Amino acid sequence: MDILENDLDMTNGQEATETAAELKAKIHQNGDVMNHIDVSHQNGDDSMSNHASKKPVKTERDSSPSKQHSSSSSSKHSSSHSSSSKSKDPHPSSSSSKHSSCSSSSKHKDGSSSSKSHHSSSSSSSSKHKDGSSSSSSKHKDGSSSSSSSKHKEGSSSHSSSSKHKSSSSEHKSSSSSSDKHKDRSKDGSSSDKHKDRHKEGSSSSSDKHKERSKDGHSSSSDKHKERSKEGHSSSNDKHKERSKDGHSSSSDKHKERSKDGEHKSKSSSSSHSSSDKHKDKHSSKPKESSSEGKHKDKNIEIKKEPSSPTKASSPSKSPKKEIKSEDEFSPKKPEIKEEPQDEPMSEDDVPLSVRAKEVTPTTKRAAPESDDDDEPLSARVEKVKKKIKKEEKHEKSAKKRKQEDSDDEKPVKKKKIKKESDTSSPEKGKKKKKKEGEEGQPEVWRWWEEESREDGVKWNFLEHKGPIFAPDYEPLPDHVMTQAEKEKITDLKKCRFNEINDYFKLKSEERKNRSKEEKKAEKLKNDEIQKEYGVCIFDGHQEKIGNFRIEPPGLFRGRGEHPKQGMLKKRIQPEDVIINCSKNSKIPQPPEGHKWKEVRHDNKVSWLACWTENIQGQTKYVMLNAASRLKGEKDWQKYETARKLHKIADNIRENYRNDWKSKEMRIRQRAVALYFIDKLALRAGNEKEEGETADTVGCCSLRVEHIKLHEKYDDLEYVVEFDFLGKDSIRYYNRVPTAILNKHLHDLMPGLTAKVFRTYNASKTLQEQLNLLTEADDNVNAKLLSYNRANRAVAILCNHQRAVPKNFDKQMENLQSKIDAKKDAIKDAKKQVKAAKADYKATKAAKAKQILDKKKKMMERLEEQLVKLEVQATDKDENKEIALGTSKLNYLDPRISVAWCKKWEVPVEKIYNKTQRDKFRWAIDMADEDYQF
DNA sequence: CGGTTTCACTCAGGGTCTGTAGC
DNA sequence: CGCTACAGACCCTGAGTGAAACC
Repeated sequence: MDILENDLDMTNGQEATETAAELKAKIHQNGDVMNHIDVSHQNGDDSMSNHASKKPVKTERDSSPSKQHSSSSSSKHSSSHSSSSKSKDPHPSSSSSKHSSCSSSSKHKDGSSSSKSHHSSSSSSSSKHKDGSSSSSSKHKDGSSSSSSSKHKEGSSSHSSSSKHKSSSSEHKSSSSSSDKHKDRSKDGSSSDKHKDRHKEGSSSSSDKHKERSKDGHSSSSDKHKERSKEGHSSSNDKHKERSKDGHSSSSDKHKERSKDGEHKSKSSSSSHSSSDKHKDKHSSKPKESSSEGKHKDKNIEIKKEPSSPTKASSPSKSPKKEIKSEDEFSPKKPEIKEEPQDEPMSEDDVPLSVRAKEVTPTTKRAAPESDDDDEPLSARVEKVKKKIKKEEKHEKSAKKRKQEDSDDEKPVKKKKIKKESDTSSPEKGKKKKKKEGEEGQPEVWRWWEEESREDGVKWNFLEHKGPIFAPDYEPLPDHVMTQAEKEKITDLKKCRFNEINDYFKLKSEERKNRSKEEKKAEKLKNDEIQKEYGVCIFDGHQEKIGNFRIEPPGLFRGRGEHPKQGMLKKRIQPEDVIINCSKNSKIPQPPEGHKWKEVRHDNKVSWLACWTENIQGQTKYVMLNAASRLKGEKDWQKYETARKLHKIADNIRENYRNDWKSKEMRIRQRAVALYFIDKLALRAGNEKEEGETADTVGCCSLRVEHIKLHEKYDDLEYVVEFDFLGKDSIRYYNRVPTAILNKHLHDLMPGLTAKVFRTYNASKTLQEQLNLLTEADDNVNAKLLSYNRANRAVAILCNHQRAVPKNFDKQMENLQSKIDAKKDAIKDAKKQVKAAKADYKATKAAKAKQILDKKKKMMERLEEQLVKLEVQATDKDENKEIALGTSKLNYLDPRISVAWCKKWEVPVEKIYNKTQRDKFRWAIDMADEDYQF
């Protein structure tokens, strides 16, 4: 239903306004450039990245580079760079656009352009022009998206969205965008194509070749792409397009897209560029930073901060503190890093897994015990069994392990590694173990990181759970809202008006909101019961939370971006569709009455508890454990260890890929460029996707020509490569390098190394560097936290984690500003009082007067402190307008860096991680001391 | 053996819920 | 003390990655 509602709205929403025309106009101005291609590479690569720096980050870096492009890319270009670096940004934005769609576009563009706002238009736009043709504008996607997007928000919709963007003012933008979207929609079908088209156009020709790009040779697919691409391009447009994509995805729009683009852009725009710039810049910058830099340096990159900085500037006011600084070079980074003693542990990995192996088997048995009482809730049973099991386990394990190890073969299982490492790092731990317990009254903490790992591939020895919960039954609409008779008359949904349904659900939502306290409490109790019963499982003798124990309810599939399957009905999942996975000797979950499971299996080589296949894309959905579980924690730990290992060979890899840019074999050159992008711009690998089945997004290895523009000159910068693609992130150029090959190459360089490790590595490294640069010993906790957030922000920009501008962002900022103004007035007033008191004291020299004077002074100081705090808050909020810190914090930043920082500077960990995060990173909180360096 | 498909996860960000500060 | 607005926590599920399985 909800969905329906949304959809409906969307439609309505569609109104898009803006027009392509506007966009075009803008574009023109810019004029594209792009073409240029060739060229020079000379420059450094880094440049690309840099720009980015949208915000704060300072980037720098640089490098040289050059060549590569050429090679790779098609030739064409050559150089480039990216200003893009940011490209990322841009893209994202695009995406974001979705929602808002409209606005977005403009925004996007801006954004995209990025960076610099100004330009924004320009160049890109120009490119886009093509689009013009493309008209794309229509953007298809967008359109759709827009709509969708609209939906969501809609209501206000459009505006709202726009508003968001708004700021930017982009009003036009917004409008435009929206309009575009709409249009697109219309097109719709094509929409996606549209995007593409646009691209193409722009670049088109050349692009075509590229196209081939793709994987293979390119060619083939390319066409498709091409088409899409063609059109568009105009840069700005493109961006839009991208967004558009998003757009289409209406939903997506909402989510991501919006966030990204739209908002950003919008904001930026509105806020001005600055903000936008920031984003962009940031992005860009980061990448660079990370990337190569070190070496590179070559380039120069002007990039650096670039324009973006301004943005920051804005913020600055308040905050003052530091901006994100970048150091340039990566590599250089320094020695500090090197230290990492810890790393070593990893090495151990190599060590014989054997050790690890052991444990495995034994467990199973334990399970048995549990089985006992079925009726009791799992949690209860767990308690009983746990203790017992634990004891047994330990003994058994250790014993077994030893034995096994010896025998084992050893594969170098990662896990093992991890553990070992850990051990290394903290040998003593063992002892403490139990003591601690959970912070908040939780049962006890299972200090799994102090235990030995299991055998290779074995995920658990005993697993018992109650199975998933199914979606509540469908509640038909009441007769007065849509009647059966009406249903029979329907021949074309497009001719229907769903206002009544929409109103009905709004009403229902309102009713729900207005429930009495008692009702809410009762419902909460009920949910707690369910959580207790179905939300946990017994995992090797310990109670672990399940991440998603509710089967996804039926509804209309939205997808993100311009998803071709948008609007399809996601069917209700029945027990007959669900496969249960648990221990043979556990209490097998019972299917709802009258039903049976599709299958019950006992595979301890996988971590899922249940799975089913969804009907939209035929994908398997899994029920898995919560992020705080051992299973997830071990994997997380391992991930960061792999990233730290990369640090040890990063310089080598960078040197190698730079050398490879000169290879006679195109394949090698392409691979080198792809790697460079992954390293410097933190692009995702970009695996192949089935066309027509999903939204048209790309990553490093699936970039198409249309996604890149080369500028000999771009806003005072020479040889700029402008990446403009949809995709979650953005950027990049070439596509010919199949991921598999790239990963194989990486694997040869370091076991466990894949394209995504670079993202983790550069993200964590950036955090470490930024924290080292920004943190000042004399700062108070609030100031230190601002520094932390800025460091985190630098990473988010690098990874292109954008979000839609919060709905009430402007209002909230206004409120904050009025508080600041009020505080300033109060200070003014206080100053007067101090002055008067001073005069009084001077005249009377009375003790009382002195007392009053001191009191007034104190009051003034307090007010000034409060003012600073408010200003810092405003700065932080503003800088974070379109940036999502959560994703990087949760997935890319080695928690030990943050924990060590907290310990070193005496900042409570609670200020950095909430309870859920502390649970997830308990292993890191326990093992990292203040000296830990990534 | 190489390309393709499938499986199993990790990553993501919007939406909703919840607690709480401020009025 | 009750109400409202806000911010943060948590939920949900789509999207992307990469290794293993399959052909």
